[in-house]
Amino acid sequence: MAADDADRGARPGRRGEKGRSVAEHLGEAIRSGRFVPGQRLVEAELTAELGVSRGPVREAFRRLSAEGLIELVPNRGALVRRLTQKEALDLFQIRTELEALAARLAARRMAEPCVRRAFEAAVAPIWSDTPRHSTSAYIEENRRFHSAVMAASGNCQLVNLSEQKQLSLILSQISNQLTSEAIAASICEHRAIAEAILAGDGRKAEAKIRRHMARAAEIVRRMPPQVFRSEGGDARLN
Amino acid sequence: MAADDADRGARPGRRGEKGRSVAEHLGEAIRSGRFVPGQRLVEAELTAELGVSRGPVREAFRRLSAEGLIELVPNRGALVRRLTQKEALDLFQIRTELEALAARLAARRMAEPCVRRAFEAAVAPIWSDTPRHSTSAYIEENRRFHSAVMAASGNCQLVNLSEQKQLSLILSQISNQLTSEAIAASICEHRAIAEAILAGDGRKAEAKIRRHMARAAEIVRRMPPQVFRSEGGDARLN
DNA sequence: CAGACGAAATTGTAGGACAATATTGTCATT
DNA sequence: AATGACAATATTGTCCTACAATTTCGTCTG
Repeated sequence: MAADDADRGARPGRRGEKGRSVAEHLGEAIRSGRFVPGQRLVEAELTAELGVSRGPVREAFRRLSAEGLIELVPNRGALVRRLTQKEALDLFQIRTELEALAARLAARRMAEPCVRRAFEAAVAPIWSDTPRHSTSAYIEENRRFHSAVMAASGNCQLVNLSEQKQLSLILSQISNQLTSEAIAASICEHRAIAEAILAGDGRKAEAKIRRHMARAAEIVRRMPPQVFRSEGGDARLN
Repeated sequence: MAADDADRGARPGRRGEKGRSVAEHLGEAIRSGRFVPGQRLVEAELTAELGVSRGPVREAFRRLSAEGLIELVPNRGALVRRLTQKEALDLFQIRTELEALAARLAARRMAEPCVRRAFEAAVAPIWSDTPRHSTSAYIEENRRFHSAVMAASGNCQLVNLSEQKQLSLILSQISNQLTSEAIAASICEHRAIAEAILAGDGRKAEAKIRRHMARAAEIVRRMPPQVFRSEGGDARLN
């Protein structure tokens, strides 16, 4: 194969990483919206586009399926996942508990200087007063903030789990609908949560993050139904 | 290949299921202890033993890796996962929150007759007075009980998640160490939880299941260190 | 005995092949 | 014209073979 074919999608990298790199490439394509929810991912197209063979593509599918970004249907292949409203709300419910746990644990660990320093550094961007223009920048900031809380909790499994379970998917699906007021409010809440954690007040941090999540869930609940996959319908395109 | 080779491990079944069936076969082998934690799973051996080619075996590896039953190391293949004590306790912490959420939600839904009937049917075995002889029978009963609570919660994502995240692995790793008193106590707790849920008392059900999980975690904490993978060591055999 | 070297084992990937299944388009019947 | 049966096509699931990269293991030399 020609060299420029190989480099187009999957970075050459070290051997043993092609499956991962293809997965990352596709994951970003999905999150960025280049592949719309419900769209079918055809193996042959991807092998041609990325310059890899079917093996790594299928491997990437499995990875993305584990992350919840795509859905694998036997004999029909991979579809970009599209959440129903109930699925999104159910995920929020789960997420709320995990975030509450993380905030509680994180607050308890602020006594340790190195943990504290790492947390302070990770959440530094939220104090910036410059208004967030693009929603995608906010999404990234939001992701980082929640990751920082998880990391500060000291529970490594929690970090794994939250990276795996697609809050990112929810957000990218609804991001178009976010108003700038909602974003500003969310940033305020982030600050309050961070303050409570830094103060070592686990109870307050947990309460604040629960309200933060509840507010976000409320936004999801109010969204027009066409944002979501219809409830009854199966995995078919629509 | 000979026909009896093909049928030995992976059921012939319908097409498009071989990866799944291999994964199930291996998963059961791991849970049952036929493959011990830390053991290396060699593709060539499995293709010979199961009568399938490397493709489905690798697919099965991906699946099991997503479930957390095995670990994939580049260029070294698949190892049966062996948890460190911290990993096990971290998972318990997460699990506790999810179970608490499930119990709370389940209790709230006991008003609906069909949910109630399904839950009653699913947990029926816990009322049996015949003593549980084998620990594996208890493990299965335990798994079913917790699945029933999750199912009754009405949060489908919770069901997915809990089936994916390997409490089963924790248990199979520590099952040898379980005393019959611990099992008896656990069964009692299950009954109390079920009663609280059936009574619609979410708060009580949550409190009881939290204590149940805390007690289980305490057992893990007291276990001798050689049950677990050593903390500092990497993924190598020991 | 330690470290360098080479052979064997094992994995990661490619590419081709084929049957099973799903999808689509065409045609005949009502 | 709508509807159903049927054929053609597209796509996936699986297998096979092959080969390079990497690790692992044994041997050899200093």
